[in-house]
Amino acid sequence: MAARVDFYQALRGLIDQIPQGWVSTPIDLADALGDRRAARAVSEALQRDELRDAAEKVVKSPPPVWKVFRDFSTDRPLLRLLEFQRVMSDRVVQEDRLSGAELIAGVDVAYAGDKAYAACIVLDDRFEVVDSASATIDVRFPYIPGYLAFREAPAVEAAAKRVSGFDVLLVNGHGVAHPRGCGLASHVGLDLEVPTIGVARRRLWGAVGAPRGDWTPLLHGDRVIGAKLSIGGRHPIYVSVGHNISLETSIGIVRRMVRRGRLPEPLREAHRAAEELRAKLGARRP
DNA sequence: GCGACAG
DNA sequence: ATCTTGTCGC
Repeated sequence: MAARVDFYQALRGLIDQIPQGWVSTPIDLADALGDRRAARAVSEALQRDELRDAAEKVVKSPPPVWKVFRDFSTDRPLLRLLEFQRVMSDRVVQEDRLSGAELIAGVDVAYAGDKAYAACIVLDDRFEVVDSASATIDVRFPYIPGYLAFREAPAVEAAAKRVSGFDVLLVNGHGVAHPRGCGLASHVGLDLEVPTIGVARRRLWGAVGAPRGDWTPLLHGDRVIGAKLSIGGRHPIYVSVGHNISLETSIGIVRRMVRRGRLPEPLREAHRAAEELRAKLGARRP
């Protein structure tokens, strides 16, 4: 069930189809990949050394007289990933299936070129670090809104698998508050079969509703898909169910774990550890 | 033309 | 996310 796409290789395969004397555009290439929203990622990918030569066949706004190639032969990989997320979302459990809430883990990733450095930190109910682990992974997929999991989940999962255990895993990103109901947090929860909570600093999906006491619902129609929380006067954060937990419990755990900053401690610790890892192992530029 | 789009 | 100096404010 591993859905994996080498974005740059797929892009190379499309550009190589452009006939001599013709060009294409980032938007047309993104459409051929399966999702127009990847247009920006396509443009950025053309700056890479491996696609430097192919870049000349791609033009943002071709003069009207130029021949623009659109008849690509493609299996639309991004559309496949999108459909994969829809299938996965049906398996997400938004009810409490926790063994406890004492050990709260947080995982985050730092990047240096195509290298992803992930760190997972486990804190106990006294905020003491009881375990930690890390992983370094090669990444061949750019950031595309809605497809973060296909870039970040491998690193996140590798690090999370290396700690001895936890009751709940906090993930930097959304859970079900996602266009297909399966953001990074849900994706990871399903893959590892562990309770996860999505915590993000910015909104991706859903409308901010009317405040309900100390929290504000994130709505998709009538459905509450997440919560916007402003804890202790801090800038708001967005919390949503990842997997095997309820939104109420998720909100309670996040509130309890927020101490010194905007994000809950496990995520702050993981963020710091990931950057430290990159500085130690990476320290080089792309 | 303007707005929207996790990390 | 990453690239980056100094600067404004609690």
